[in-house]
Amino acid sequence: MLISKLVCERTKETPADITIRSHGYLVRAGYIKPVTTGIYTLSMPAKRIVEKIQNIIRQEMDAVEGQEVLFPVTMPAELWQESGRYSSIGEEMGRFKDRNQRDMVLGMTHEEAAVHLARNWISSYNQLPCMIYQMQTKFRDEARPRAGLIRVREFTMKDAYSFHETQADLLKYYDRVYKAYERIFARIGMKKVIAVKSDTGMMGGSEAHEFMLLTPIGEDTLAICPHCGYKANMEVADGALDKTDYIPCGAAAEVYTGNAKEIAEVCKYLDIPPERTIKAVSFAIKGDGNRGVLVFLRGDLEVNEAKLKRVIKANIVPNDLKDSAQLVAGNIGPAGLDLKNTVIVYDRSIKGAKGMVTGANKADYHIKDFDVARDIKVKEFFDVAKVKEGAACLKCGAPLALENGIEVGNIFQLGTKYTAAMGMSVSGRDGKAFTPIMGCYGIGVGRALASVAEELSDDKGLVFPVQVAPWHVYLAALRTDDLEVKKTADKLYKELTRAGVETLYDDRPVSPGVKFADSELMGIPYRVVISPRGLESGQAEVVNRETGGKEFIPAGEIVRTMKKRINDAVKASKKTKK
RNA sequence: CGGGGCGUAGCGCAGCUCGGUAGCGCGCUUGGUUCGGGACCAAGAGGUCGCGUGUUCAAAUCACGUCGCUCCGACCA
Repeated sequence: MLISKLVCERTKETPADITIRSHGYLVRAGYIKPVTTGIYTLSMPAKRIVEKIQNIIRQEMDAVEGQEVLFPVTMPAELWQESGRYSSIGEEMGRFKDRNQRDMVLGMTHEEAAVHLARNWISSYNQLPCMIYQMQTKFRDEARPRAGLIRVREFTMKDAYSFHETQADLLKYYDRVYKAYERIFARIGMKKVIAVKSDTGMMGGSEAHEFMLLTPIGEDTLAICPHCGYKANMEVADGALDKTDYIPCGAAAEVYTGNAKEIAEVCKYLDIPPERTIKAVSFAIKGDGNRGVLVFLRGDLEVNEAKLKRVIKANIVPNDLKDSAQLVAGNIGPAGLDLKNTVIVYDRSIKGAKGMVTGANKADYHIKDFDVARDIKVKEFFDVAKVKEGAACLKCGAPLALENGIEVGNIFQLGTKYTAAMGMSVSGRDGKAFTPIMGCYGIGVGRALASVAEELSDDKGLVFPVQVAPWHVYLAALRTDDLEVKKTADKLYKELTRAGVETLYDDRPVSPGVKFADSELMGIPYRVVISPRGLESGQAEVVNRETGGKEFIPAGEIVRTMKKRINDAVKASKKTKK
């Protein structure tokens, strides 16, 4: 490719609204161009990277007997009504009517389409297990897209669906995909990807893992045990509560606290640590403004909303408490409550607590010397609190670390949620019909691009490993007005291309600094420089983008040398240890 | 959905408080001199100041509305 013809403008200045480095580089290098909120055009270089990532994914999916298919982007509402998700998913799903006023949806995931395909064509256990996958554009009308390609509304995704006779068979296959995923991310060039246990969210199902690239800019928080290897998304992470020695206390008594409402204020007013308080956090059931949820937990802890949703089996939204006469914001306590429209959830952190301070359910007062076991009746305690950094690992007792990560892939054990709802049944060994068990497996391709860019870029720009780089070589001809240089570089460009070394040829009559800066910004693995100075000794300079290492190679050896380098690098990337 | 910020040339921005000829840098075009780390000189092209309504002799500037973008939060298979 000639850079002079490439539709891809590079800029010196970073757009004002960039928050992460790699996003700035992708924009500055002209790889991506925003069209509207959360929707981007990928220019040729980015498209080439995406294709290479897709090919790596394709090879690994094929290696676990995946069959590549192509589901439609648009589907009739009826298909989604079968699974129940037409109504359970909200505004995130794109919907429209066709010319006959029929309700249609834009696919944001394809469990329904997968079952639609499989339920007619899989009729015997002999055909199981099997997996179908596709790579396709998804549209999800995210409430708040951000960080360039990290969270977008339209994106390319590899999604895969497997069907099994038994749970044991699913587990076996799930483990194979788990390992395939490890190979995929390693082959793409991401080093710090780990798998963590995750929430099953709207997908339903039993167990799930997310593959996370560890980076401070990650949107997810992960609890990681450095000792035994326990790794979980904050949404599901468990940890031991730090031990608290409760001192026997006298009868509960009201205490004046005035304007102190938040835990920090109450603690300051009474001069006690937050561990000695019980706080209330309120929510409303989503879609039902009249029903509330009230959580009581120890004052130093935060509510983990994902855990809470699982306990109450409903979606929640923050609530401003207006409706209830009994509840005084800032002074809510568990004693003496008789709430008709509110579910009360007691966190395990207050089980057995005594000598606590909590709200008195009247303005300006709290209660001290509160004893949970003595003063209220609690049927059951639940774990709905976020794990704190340093909490003891449940498996080994070592302190848990918290880290951030970008979710680059996920795998779910779906069970029969979709196959049952959509009436898929298959003849079993005993001649009786059964409902197959599903697994599903996703990778966001654009997000993978952004992630590898984020992990590997440096202060000069992007750095792409050979196996995913848009081109292998950036051929920079310095002094294109020098006939010898022009002739040599033109010839070299043709030869490199013919030899299968993907070359971006900078044929522009611009100064060397511009070419060097562009080659670095674009992250091309090797820069080959042809210049009058080099040609005096018949040599070309080769610069490694990642290491910055320079070497001089005879012009006649360039094609052979580069071809070997590229082949070796690609070969090495396929050998992934893990 | 709640809270903040911003819409002026392809990109980055100034101008708005206090209404009166629309500017700067980068990029682009032409010519010349340079040229191994984002060169210089000269001459150019390029803008419905997001959109609408209002106030006014006069609106990029003031008022109201609206659309869009963005950040924080909510949400997020």
